[in-house]
Order: sequence, then structure tokens, then C-alpha cells
Amino acid sequence: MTIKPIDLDDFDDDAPRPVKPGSLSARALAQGEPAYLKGLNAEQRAAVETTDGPLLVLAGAGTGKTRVLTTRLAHILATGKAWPGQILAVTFTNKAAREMKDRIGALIGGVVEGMTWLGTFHAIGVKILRNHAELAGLRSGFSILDTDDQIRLLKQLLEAHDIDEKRWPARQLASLIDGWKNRGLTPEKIPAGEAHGFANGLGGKLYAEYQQRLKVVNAADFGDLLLEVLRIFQEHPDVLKEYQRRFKYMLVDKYQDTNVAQYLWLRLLAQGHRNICCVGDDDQSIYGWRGAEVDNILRFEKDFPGAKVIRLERNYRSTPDILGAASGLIAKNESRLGKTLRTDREESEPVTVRSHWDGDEEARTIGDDIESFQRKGDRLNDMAILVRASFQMRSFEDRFITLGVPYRVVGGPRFYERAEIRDALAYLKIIASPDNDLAFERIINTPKRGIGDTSVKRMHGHARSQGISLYRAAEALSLTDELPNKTRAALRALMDSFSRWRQSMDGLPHTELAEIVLDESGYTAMWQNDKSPEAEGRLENLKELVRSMGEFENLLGFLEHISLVMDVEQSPDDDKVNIMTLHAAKGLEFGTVFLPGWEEGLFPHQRALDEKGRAGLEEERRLAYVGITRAKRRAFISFAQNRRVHNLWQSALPSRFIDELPESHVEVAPMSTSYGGYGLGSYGKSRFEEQSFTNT
DNA sequence: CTGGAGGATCTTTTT
DNA sequence: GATCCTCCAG
Repeated sequence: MTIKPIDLDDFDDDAPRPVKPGSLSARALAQGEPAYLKGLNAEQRAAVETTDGPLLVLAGAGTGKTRVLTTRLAHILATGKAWPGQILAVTFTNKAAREMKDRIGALIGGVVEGMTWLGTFHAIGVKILRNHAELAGLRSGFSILDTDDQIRLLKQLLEAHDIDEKRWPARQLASLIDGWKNRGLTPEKIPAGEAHGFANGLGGKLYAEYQQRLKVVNAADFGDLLLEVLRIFQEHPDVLKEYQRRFKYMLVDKYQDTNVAQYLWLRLLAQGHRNICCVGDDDQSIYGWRGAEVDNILRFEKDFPGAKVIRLERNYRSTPDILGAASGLIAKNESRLGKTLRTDREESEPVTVRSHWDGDEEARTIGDDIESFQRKGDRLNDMAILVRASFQMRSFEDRFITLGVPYRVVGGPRFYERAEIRDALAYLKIIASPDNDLAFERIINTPKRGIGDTSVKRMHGHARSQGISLYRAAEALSLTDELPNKTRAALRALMDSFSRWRQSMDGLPHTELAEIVLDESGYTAMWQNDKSPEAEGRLENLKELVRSMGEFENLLGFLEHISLVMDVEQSPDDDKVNIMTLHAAKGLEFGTVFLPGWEEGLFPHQRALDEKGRAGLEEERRLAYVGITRAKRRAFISFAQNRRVHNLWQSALPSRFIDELPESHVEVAPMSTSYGGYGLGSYGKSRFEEQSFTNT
């Protein structure tokens, strides 16, 4: 069965319910109990069937949250309570959104069409903002800046103000502005004290100017996708009303990760039909540094009077020992709602804690374990190494290369952030919209064609005085004699190429166009002539880029997609060990999980402690909790007494989290004998601190 | 304007 | 150890 898409302008609340006699759902209802409800436990079922009114589902790790979410949506659709287009469903990643769509389809049979409002906050934000761009001072075709563009723009701003970038890095300003945007603060609303925190009091002013610059170049950054929509909702009640009316049911996944701006958004929208269901786990809130507010979940009942709260506490993933270790650890946190996970499983082995002399030994041991598990028949796919910081990954990669064990780095260096990809995209973006100044500036002299800084400055000046884009200014200057002959000729050639490429845009498949552009611009040749070791990989990436474009209908569709989805999917088919950060591991599960690097200063990370104090420590502890609860059968925690950081050897103490693990669920492995064997006796408090060594 | 040498700074996590 | 930036000679 296919659910028909609804006309977006059809807001008639009294429209007949979209269940047709004879359709699958109607049949299922007639038989009393639809198949999709089978196999749910009592709480899960309640979470699915409590469709009306505000609802908070506190879903512990591994309690079948995704299943509840998708079943709930399927239930709303199948019972005819709403059309697909009347449901707002927010997820945190694009991947989660797609999976949810697929799973709903599987539940009610067939493909779900018309679920236009299922996506990430940002994806939904763009959609709304494109519809009302003029209310935010933008034109509908506005471009979306990523962090890199954002920083380059801010750099220009700092330069214009003669601010020393050494003392006041653009990065810092960017995160300051991001922080404000995450809290829903437009420039005029930032608290007086905070506005003065940067560059001798210029912080607030720079923020305001940055926002103006964005409008001039017709662009929005990531934060704007939330903030500008929020502003529109606040300042234009008619628009807000339209959306309040449209969204009969609202569903929010990972509620513990929402920031203030997102929260304000949701609260405004939920005042319409008041059917808002938030699903989350306060114990898994690990994005505080990005502006997420655990408070949002802690105060849900106050914010939405009459809200029901359902706890999912039955865990279907892990063994009693793993749950016991994780629960014992998280119990040390003070600010939490409190949940008790339980499982029916009996078979269990304790969580192993191991001490190592240094990081290399740690990597060797884990590598050996993985090989031996593999020999016993475990799949590499079902094993993961979860690290606190990405620099830890290297030693494992090195080790796996030596051993010949295939591995994949999840969420590693992102495909679309690589320089060569960004360059190639810049060319394509300019073809799609020539007035994208940042893109144009990026490639005007890449590959080198003799157009240097001075010439670019001149173009900038011309653009500003004439109130035109950089591209138009370049076009103009390529026809006059203001530039040196050589430069002018080079610019001429470039501009001619662009107009030629744009003309062929309609006639050619976009993948072919991309190949032509990369070829004729000399970009491919640039890397072919480059003899550095990574040049080959870059050429590979460019090919991959063209290949991935093929999945989209046209150039515009592709560009819109990648501005929101910064990564390409990796195929999970090959059997490989997973290496990723703890943050990236949220929501995943593995039979065997390795948790290396549990050392004071690294985990909990020193910076988290310095910057956020006790709150920071609690967030780190939640991160540890997330790590342990990823494991289904086995978890190995380890620490090294010596670790190389920035090429310096540092000795470290075992993480306090190790001491906090409940003894009854933990087994301390004897220390490896390769360095003389300092065996550990029975487990006890501060056991490892006595074992620590001074610097070498 | 280009390219290379030398220097500073870094590494938490990312939609 | 790597990358990014600045400075200087051609």
C-alpha cells in the first residue's frame, strides 16, 4: 500500500480520515489488533498508543526506542489520525531520518510517500526558510555556508577591523556566534556582558556585521537555519499559525540533544495541536558543548502541562554485567531523572579492565583480541573500538594495517570537507549560482593561474563600490585595462570558461558537466602533476565525487543535499572492525566493544573539566555510560600508563570512572607481562593509582 | 605572482 | 608530527 501524498495547502482539520475501506490498516483495525503492535511490551505499547497530548518517553539505552518511534508513526498513519504531510518528525541525523522512513514503510507495507516533514532540524529549517526567505532578508535561492566558509567570512571581517587574528582567532568568534545562535539569540538580544567578551568589546558588533554580510551574499550558516526560522515564527504570527495548524502530530527523537533554539521552535509549534511526543534519555546527553540542554528534558513536564511520562526500562541489548557496570557508573551523576534498566538475560561475562604500559601495547592487545575473536567466528563488523578523541585512532589504524585486519573509521575525516572536494564543489556552485562570492574566491586562483591577492582585492573593491557580486566584478574587470595584461588574460579565460560551462548545463548530464569542468579548468591536471603522496588519493576522491553525483537527478538537487549532509554513506557490507569516537557511536550497538584510553585528562577530558566543572564531569560520565551500553556481550575497558601526546611522553593516572565501576560486574585482567609483569591483585578502590608510574 | 623555507600552534566531541 | 601561516627571494 502506498500512502498518498497530501496537497500541502490542505489544512482542513475536518477532512475525512484517510483510511479507505479495504486498505491494510482498516482491515487490521477491524481485526482488533494491528500486526505492528505485536511483540511490544506494555510500556512500549503505551508509548505507541498514547497519541494525543504531550508525551515524554524516557527510553534507556537498548530499550527498543527506534522501534517505538517508528511504530508510533505507523500507528498514527494507519489509524488515519493524520496524513503523512501533517506529521513533523525530527531526528538528529539524516541517516536516522532515512532509516525511519524505511522502517515505517516496512511496518505498514509499501512505501510511505509525502512524509515531507521527516528530517533533521536543519533540513526542516531549510525547507521552511526557503518558503519564507524574504522574511529573513534572504532570497529563496540562498546558499548554505559550512563551518569553513563561515570562518573565511569572519576572517575577512576581522581583517577589515584591523583585529589581530592571532589574539582573536576567527574560530573563536565563530563558536561564540554559534553559541548565541544555539541559544536563539539574535545580535540585538545578546546579554550586554557577553557581547563584550571578544576583541575588546567588539564581539556583539562583529556578530551583527556578520549577519549583515550573510544577507548581502545571500547566505545562511548552519545556525541560521534554526535561528532565522525561530525569528520568523516569533515575528510573524500568521506564518507560525500556518505551521501550527499543519503539524497535527509532532515527534522528536534524541530530545536530550536539543538546544535552546530548537526547544523554542518546538514549543511554539506545539501550541497548535499539542500532540508532541519527545523521546530521549537524559543519561545519554553528550552534546552539551554544542549547546544541547539536558534541562530541556528535565523540565518537560513543567513546559507541557498535563504531560505524560513513560519510561522504557527493559533492555534488550546487553548482558546483566554490562548493564550493571553502566548503571553503577551513571548512578554517580546527580542531575538525572533516574531509570533502572533491567534485562532478562542470564548468560553474562564481566566487563574486563586492563592496564597497559603504553598506548602501543594497548593497541597490540586489542588487535590480538580481535584476531582471536575472529578466529572463533565473530564478525569484524560486530566489533568496535570507541575512543574519546580522534587522535587515539591512529595507533589502532597502524596496528590493523600491520596485522592486515580490515577496518573502517566511522565519521572520520569527512568526505565533503576535504580540500579537493570543496574546490570541485566551488566550481559547480558557481555554475549553479554565479553570485556565490565565497565559492568564487576559493577557486579564482586554484589551480594557480596568476591571479594573486592584489587582483582579488581590486575585484572586491569594485564589487563593493558597484554593489555587485565578485563574479560580476571579475567579469567587468576582465574587459577593462585596470589589471595587468597577464592577469587580465587569465581572468578572461576563466570567465569565458564559466559562461561556456553554464551554457552546457542544460544540455549535458550533470556528471558529465562535472568531468568537463574539472578537466578544462586544469584542476585535475593540478593534482596529476602533484607528486606528493596524497595526490593520488585526492584524484580518487574526485572520481568518487562524480560517481556520487550520479545518484541525484540534477546539479541543484545534488548541491542542496550536500550542503546539509556532510558525509557519504559507507557501505556496511564489508566485514570490517569499526573505529569511531564515543560521540559517533551513540545509537549503535556491537557484540564486542573496546574502550581504550580511560585515563585522567583524556577521559574525562581535561578541557571538559576546566571549562564546565562538575557539569562537564557529568557529561563525560554520560559519555562513558554511552560507551559501555553499546556492548551486547563483551566490553573491554583499558588505560595506558604512558601515552604520547604531541610527540611528548606523558604518564597518566587511570580514569576515576574505572574506580567508579561496581566491583561485582568487573574483572581486572592481569597486566601484560611484556614489560616485566606488574600483576594486579584483587580489585579495590584506587587500586590503579598505587600502580601508576612516574614519567620516563 | 609563485614557491619554498621556517615558524607557530595544535588535538574533544559535529548537525 | 602535521598542518597552516608568514615571510622572503626569484
